[in-house]
Amino acid sequence: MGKPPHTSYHSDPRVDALVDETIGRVADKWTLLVLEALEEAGEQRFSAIGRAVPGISQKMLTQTLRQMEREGLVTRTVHAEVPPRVEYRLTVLGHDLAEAFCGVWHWAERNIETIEAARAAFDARQ
Amino acid sequence: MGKPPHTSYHSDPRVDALVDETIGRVADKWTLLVLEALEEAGEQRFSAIGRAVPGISQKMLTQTLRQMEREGLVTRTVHAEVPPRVEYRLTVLGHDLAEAFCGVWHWAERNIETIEAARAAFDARQ
DNA sequence: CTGTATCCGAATTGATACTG
DNA sequence: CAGTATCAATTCGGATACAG
Repeated sequence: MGKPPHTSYHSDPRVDALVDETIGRVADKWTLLVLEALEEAGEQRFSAIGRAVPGISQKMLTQTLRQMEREGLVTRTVHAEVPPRVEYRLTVLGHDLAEAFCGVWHWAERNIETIEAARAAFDARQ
Repeated sequence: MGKPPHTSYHSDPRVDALVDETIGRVADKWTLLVLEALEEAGEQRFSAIGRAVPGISQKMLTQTLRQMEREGLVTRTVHAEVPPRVEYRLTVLGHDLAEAFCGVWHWAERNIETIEAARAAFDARQ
């Protein structure tokens, strides 16, 4: 395992492992949703992102944003005001990732009914 | 939240929720790796997939394949032989998803060094 | 070979309370 | 406002044993 066949111009297993690891860190639910929120609305502050991602807890939002910052997907800007204002913005890297994920979104949107039907059929069979 | 701006031809929040939920189920680590293994090598039996995804336990492989079958991503064919042979194959839906994820793989491959650098810089700063 | 069932520790997550 | 700290609950995942 390691890469789609049409993807690989190299075949260093260590690079494959890194790629898999990176995807593992980046492809979790909350990261995807935050990425989407930022892609959609541009630079935004902490609470606005929280509102844009219903269901996320404050803890998960903080944790996800820190992780994204660490991966280089977002920048974090603290404005020295009272009350504090912290703004998050996608980096070019983050924006590129959002675009890459677009394909997955399209897939989900296009196939939502097929998937629901498959699920219903499977459940009926069991 | 709900969709990238360039994606949405509708804006039914219930559809958005469904899409997000679907992505949540489909974007987990093992599903991605199994998807990749099947995309790369075509129809394969249980144990071959296990070998193609190093690190996965039998339990997780079974569980992941069941879930993928439920979502309509793979078909499961049992051959009435002794010993039993069970083959898994991507559906069109599954294949399309694999293609959609290709973009993410490309992104990770292209940017692996940028990401590593970002991480190192972040860690040095803390 | 391809599973299912069970146990158990580890890791995630949510809720709540508190702080600069 | 934008977090941090903590605890409880759930979930995840590996190991093992067993079955068709």
